[in-house]
Amino acid sequence: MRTPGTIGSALARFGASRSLLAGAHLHSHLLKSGLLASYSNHLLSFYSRCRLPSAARAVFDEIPDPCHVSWSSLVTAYSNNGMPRDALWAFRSMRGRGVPCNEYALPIVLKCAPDVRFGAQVHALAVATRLIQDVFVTNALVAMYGGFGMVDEAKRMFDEPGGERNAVSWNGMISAYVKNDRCRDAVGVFREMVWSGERPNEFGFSCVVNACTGSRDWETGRQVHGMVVRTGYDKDVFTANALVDMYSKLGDIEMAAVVFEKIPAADVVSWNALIAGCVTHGHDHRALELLLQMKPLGVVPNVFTLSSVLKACAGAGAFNLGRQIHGFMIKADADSDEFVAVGLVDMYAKDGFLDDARKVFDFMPRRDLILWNALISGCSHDGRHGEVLSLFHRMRKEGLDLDVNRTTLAAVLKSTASLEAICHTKQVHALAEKIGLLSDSHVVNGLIDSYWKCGRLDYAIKVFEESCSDDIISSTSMMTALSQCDHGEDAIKLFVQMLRKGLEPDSFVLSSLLNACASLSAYEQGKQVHAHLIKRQFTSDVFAGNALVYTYAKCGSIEDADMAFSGLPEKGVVSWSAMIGGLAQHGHGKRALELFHRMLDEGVAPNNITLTSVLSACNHAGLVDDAKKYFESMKEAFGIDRTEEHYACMIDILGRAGKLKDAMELVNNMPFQANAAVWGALLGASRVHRDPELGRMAAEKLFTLEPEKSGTHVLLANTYASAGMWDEMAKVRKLMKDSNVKKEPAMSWVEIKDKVHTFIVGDKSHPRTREIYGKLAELGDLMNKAGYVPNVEVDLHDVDRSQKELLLSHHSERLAVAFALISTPSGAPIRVKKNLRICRDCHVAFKFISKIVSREIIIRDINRFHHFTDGTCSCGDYW
DNA sequence: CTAGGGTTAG
Repeated sequence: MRTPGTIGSALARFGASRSLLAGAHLHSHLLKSGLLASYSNHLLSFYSRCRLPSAARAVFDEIPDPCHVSWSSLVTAYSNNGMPRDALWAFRSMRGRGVPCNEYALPIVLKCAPDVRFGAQVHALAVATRLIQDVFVTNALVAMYGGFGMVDEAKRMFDEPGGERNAVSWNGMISAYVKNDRCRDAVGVFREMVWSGERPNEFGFSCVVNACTGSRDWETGRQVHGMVVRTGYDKDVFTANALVDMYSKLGDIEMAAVVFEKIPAADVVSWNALIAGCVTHGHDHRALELLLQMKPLGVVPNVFTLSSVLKACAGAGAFNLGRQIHGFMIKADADSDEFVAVGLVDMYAKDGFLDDARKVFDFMPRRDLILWNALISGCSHDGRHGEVLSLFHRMRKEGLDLDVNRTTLAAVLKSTASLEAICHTKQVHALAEKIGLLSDSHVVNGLIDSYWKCGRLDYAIKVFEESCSDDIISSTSMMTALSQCDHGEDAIKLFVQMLRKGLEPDSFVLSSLLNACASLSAYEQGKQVHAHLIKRQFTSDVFAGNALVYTYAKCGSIEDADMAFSGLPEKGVVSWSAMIGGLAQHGHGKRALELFHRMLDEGVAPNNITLTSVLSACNHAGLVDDAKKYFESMKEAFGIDRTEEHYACMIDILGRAGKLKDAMELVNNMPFQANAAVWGALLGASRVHRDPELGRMAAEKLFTLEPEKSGTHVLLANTYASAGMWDEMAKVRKLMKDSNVKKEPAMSWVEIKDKVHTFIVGDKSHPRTREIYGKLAELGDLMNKAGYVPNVEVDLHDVDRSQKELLLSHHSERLAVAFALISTPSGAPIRVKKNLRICRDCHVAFKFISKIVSREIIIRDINRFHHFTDGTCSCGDYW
């Protein structure tokens, strides 16, 4: 015969080990032997522990007169099994039956408190019944207040004078601080606890490790780790997991793995923490290996594991594995988890399967901010800009309780920039202001980028200035905007300001600065930036390296560009395109094409920009047949669709070569509306090949397409002049006067040392004007002796021949070259830049001058470079 | 027989 004590402890044991069969067997035995009434409370507790609240309720209902222990056990059965509303109902029933409140029921009912109002009522009850003196009750109140974000109220309970404190009180307080993002305070409480002589247990350790992680206090974290090892709590799975999490977040994956290895029974959380660490620190393959190791050890991945692993799949390009995981999740009914959905959307988007990403998104019953962001970013990245805007508007309409954040706005701004949709950019701007994101550097960058691409550099500058951003990222965006909008000088000024503020330039700033130098053709400044790159050891940076190639080419030094190109540690399609484009601009068409074939030999796939450079090389070298070959075969050979730019270039090539009929045929058959570049090319061709009919048509189109441009009138007048149609020419000139169109003043500039010297025609403002004109007169004599005859046809001024000759000889580029001659050592190359096309007469003159002074003269005009050496030009008079 | 504190993902 069993004694009552043994039956009670047997039920407790079965409950603890959740031995349902053994307990149920004992239950029927008690029923048969009529002993049930004596053990109802034991049975209640047993079923509660076996997670069978309904069975517990059935036992309870058979109790004729439940005591406070029966009631408390019932409340516990509901509360511990995820039925807080029933627990509250049971608690209220207990009170309704007049059963006195007790120190067992209060903590558990506090755990079920639906809101802080209810919690405060229980608090008042505890005060009224003096149960507040019970340490269990105060500890529960600390947890309750902490859970509702009232951590200071929790601290008041913790500090209750005369109140008892035990380990749970300390741990609860630390936890309350951690939950409320007050990790530094949590670490403080832990220190106080150690100092007071209370020995931390696994609960305290795990909490404080989390506090260290949250406050990124790795120093204390490592110290706590030491204590954990000394006290043997590194075997506790919760504490060890917190440590793995800490080292994972810190990025010390090796240490995380060391802690992980020593866990006697690593659970799925341990694995998840380590895998997450691998993923966030770029060890995608290691994360995938860990996933494969879990299965043989019998640890089943859960949604946490999968959401991390999906990110690893996307990062490692293991898209097939990712799809398998998706299939597995559908079978396991785990595909409606929001975190997993984010991983799936992100993975499909990175794989370029936006439709699959969209399906996952649409399937979700609820969508949070991060999920919206994942799809919007994916679409934006994939160039589906229209879809981005419609998603954004749908999100704002549907997700009334959703706010947006910097990620949303940055992605949307990327799309408004690509679409040049200024009104959408303004809307985002207003929204950013409303939610206080105008000082966020992501948003500021997006706005700057979007505004300048929408043609409003002024707004971009305003955003930058009002953001008061001192950070290097926003400054880089601003510099890029300035240099792209032909405000290279301001970009350089901004860089100098950054240096003054003590900001250390990174490779991005320097690359942007190089582009500014390129747009200014500032060779000397470009070399200085190169020196910065060397000094800061960014020479192996791919972006900076490509920018160097591009800049040197744009600044007129194809030799430096070639050296920078050779020095690139790895050459991507951008590097090759930059070099090919550079050679093309300098008239080295054959070398450009050779380089293109070397690129193909090395297995680098060209893109549409490469092909533009290739066509441009053919153009500058007059290689019409080669151009035709590339133009016609690019789709089949390289899978590249012909863009508007390719067509414009091809039409230019045909036009220059005098194949005006072929050019017009291409214009009529191309899948685009002819743009200004196309008509400009045709107008130029009509002048060279004396086709005034075509010239008139092209010019008329240009007058409507870009009425602000003055060059059209000039070219048309020149076309009539070249065909000897003087009356028509006079009409155009009259039209120019009447319509108040001003010719853009021709300007040339030259960089001597650190200073840029600018000249206009007949300029007399330079301090060394006398010497400059003296030099020109001296050269004039030598040129005349060598056989130079001024080509006055190019001048359209209504003056006589000798005045025209005088005007020609004082063109801005001549003044710049003369100044360079008198202020640089003999033999040094001369680099001059001009804002318009170089004039035909100056082109002839510089051939003479280069021979007379034995110097290389490099003129960059609006189209290309002209290298004059020993009486010839690199363009072969074909430009 | 009944009560309080801890871990992982986008």
